[in-house]
Amino acid sequence: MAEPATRTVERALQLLGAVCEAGAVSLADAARGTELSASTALRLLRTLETSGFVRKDAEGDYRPGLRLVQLGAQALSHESLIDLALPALQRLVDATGESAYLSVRGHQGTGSDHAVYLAIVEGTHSVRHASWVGRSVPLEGSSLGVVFGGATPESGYAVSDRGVEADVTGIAAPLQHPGDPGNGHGPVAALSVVSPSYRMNPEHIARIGELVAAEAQALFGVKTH
Amino acid sequence: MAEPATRTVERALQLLGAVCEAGAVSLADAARGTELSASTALRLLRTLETSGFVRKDAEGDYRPGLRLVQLGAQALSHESLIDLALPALQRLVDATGESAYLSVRGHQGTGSDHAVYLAIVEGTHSVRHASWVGRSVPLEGSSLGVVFGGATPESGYAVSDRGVEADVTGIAAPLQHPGDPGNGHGPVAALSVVSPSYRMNPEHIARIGELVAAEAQALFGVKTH
DNA sequence: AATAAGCGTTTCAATAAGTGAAACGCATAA
DNA sequence: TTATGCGTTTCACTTATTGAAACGCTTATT
Repeated sequence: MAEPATRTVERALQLLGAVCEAGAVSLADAARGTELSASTALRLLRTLETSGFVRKDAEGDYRPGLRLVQLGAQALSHESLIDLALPALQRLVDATGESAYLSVRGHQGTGSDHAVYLAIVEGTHSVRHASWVGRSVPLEGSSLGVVFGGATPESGYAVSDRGVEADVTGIAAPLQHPGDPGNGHGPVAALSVVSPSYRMNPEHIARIGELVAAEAQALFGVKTH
Repeated sequence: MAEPATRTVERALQLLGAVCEAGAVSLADAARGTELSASTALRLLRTLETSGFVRKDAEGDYRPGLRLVQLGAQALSHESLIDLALPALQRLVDATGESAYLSVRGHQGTGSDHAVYLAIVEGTHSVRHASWVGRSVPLEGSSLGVVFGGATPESGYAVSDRGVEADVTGIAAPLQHPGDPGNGHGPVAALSVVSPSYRMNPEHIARIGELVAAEAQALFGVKTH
């Protein structure tokens, strides 16, 4: 299985990514960020523009286009997993007051592994972990990393106390079909609760861990699609 | 200004759109839907796949990928317009009980003009107009069509009574910077309230119209970015 | 003022890269 | 058995992409 990829398209998608990450970017910056020559970047961005995937704002900078928003929103709504998971996230928040996340393992293309938040219910404490849908977070050293690595302890949940950031505790549980686990590449999604570490202690962690694991297991008595 | 567009990329984006609209689609269907040869479609879909824009599900069908969801969500969150508009939409719903929408003029690429819903607050009546974020609606004959056409009456709002669908009334007002209007290509966004026609009468329409126009004007005392 | 730096843009020859008809194996339908 | 349709691979043809260079232009720098 070689890499049958068309360079032109890859470059265009790379540009699209660059535009989205920056929010707004000039042609020159986009070209630099993707290591393309200015003329190539211009041509590709124009193609993306005529297709509505990017647009030029008043200052001439490139921004994410409507088509992208539309397709992304469509894709999200097709993902019934989110609908299924939201009530569970809400219950976790109700029970713990901490922010709860649904994430999937993201795009193992270039670079290290990441997870993407697909759904979020924010905690009720005024000091709480906050993030956003679509955010990409590194797996390394996080509880999600353990879960997506297929190394979830028998307890059913993984904990990362101050693993990624110095003051954050994450507790995650895998979402997978009961008979499915050894399918080669770990679970496809996970639930997690993330909170400021100072508020946690072993009992709290154990309690929340069991809640997360229970919700995760309950969720996959149901079919995804 | 000719059409400086790279065919390969255009085709790939077309394919991406086809996959998203279908939700899940086989290679052959995707190829037919875009009028590409099977081999070309396969090659491009693979490129989209390695970039995470589409993925293959268990049955081998192509589905929207995580990267797309991620970028779409990012794009949405960069659009501060949405954050600004949500409170206004909520107020409209509170005052009228009908569903309220923030939309932008979409992608004037191929075909007729459309608008895309960027944000929605659903009405409180049990019989109400319902739609979804990312939905693309035709402008023709709708109140949004009037507004985006730059033909908003002096009243500040446009009404379309049973224009698009036989039982739906839409009331829309343009979002634009005060001094900006004649910029050549009409407003970029609009607020609208949409409701079942049987519940409307001239007084209702006038009252809602004034509310929508007022919210729209209030919104653009503020800068977008 | 004069100069330099950086931007978006266009042009164009070189060739790298995408193309699609055809053929294959494998399913499932007739 | 035969036929249809799928996903896939191969390959010769050449089309379509590429990037250096050059151009106006605006904005810093001297």
